[in-house]
Amino acid sequence: MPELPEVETLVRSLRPALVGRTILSARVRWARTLANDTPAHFKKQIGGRQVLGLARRAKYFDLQVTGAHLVIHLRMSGDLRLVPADQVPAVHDRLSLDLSGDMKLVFNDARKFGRAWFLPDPASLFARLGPEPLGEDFTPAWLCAALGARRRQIKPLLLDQTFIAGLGNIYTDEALHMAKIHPQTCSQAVSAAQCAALWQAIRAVLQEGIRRNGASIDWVYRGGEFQNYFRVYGRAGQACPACGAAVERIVTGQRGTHFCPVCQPAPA
DNA sequence: CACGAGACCTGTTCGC
DNA sequence: TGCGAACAGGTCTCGT
Repeated sequence: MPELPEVETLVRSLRPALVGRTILSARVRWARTLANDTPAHFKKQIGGRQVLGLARRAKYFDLQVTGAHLVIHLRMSGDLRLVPADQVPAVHDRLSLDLSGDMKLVFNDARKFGRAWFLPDPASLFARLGPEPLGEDFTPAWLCAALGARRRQIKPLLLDQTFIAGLGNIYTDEALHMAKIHPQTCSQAVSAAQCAALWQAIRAVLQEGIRRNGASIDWVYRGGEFQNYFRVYGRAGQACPACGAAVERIVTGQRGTHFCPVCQPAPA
């Protein structure tokens, strides 16, 4: 469940419950979850530190502790849960932090793609990321200029985190539909009017996702309900909510891509 | 620079 | 019913 709105939703729910607690100890059940450290060294380093804050950058969680940061990326199947200290570990728990107040923060991740970095400063990890789509740096003018400077299919470009940071497969398909742009359109061929519409659409779908507490699909359910409002994502063969035509599914940049062939006509 | 293939992983769903 | 293929919210690296 990890695109910007889902991470943002989790950050908002976890932050007030985590800030102020002390990390008593850590447990590592899948060593490769630690991207830049060994379990032994990590456990030694994180113990005793206090949680000062929890923020989001793109799809990353930035847990600020005294003197360091624990940065976590959920990738495809990761989840963060705050549970009672005595709760029995779940099948796919990879990492857990015992906290003061008889709670523990658990990183659960069926596919083992998720990663955690223990760093003095996360700036280097975030250095290559593009602008936050809900931030001030992301403007219609910037988007138009940036699209014109590249010659890539628009969908893979929007998924490129060094271009814009935070969009994933769901919100990209939804935004392109809302902006009426075919996913395989060359970025340089996107008109000024389409640029403006795309900027608007990206902000709108992300804000709607956050308002609905993210999307919950497959077996990883966590309370969000944006999945009930998808216009095209995962709706191949069903009616486009705008025109009624059947939504199509193609593969672009090795990702399943959903679009309406009438609202989003293929470029000439 | 742009793009495709392959890796990394496990679980669910689809098609015969 | 069973079984293999296809597919899944992400990102990295390599070859062309």
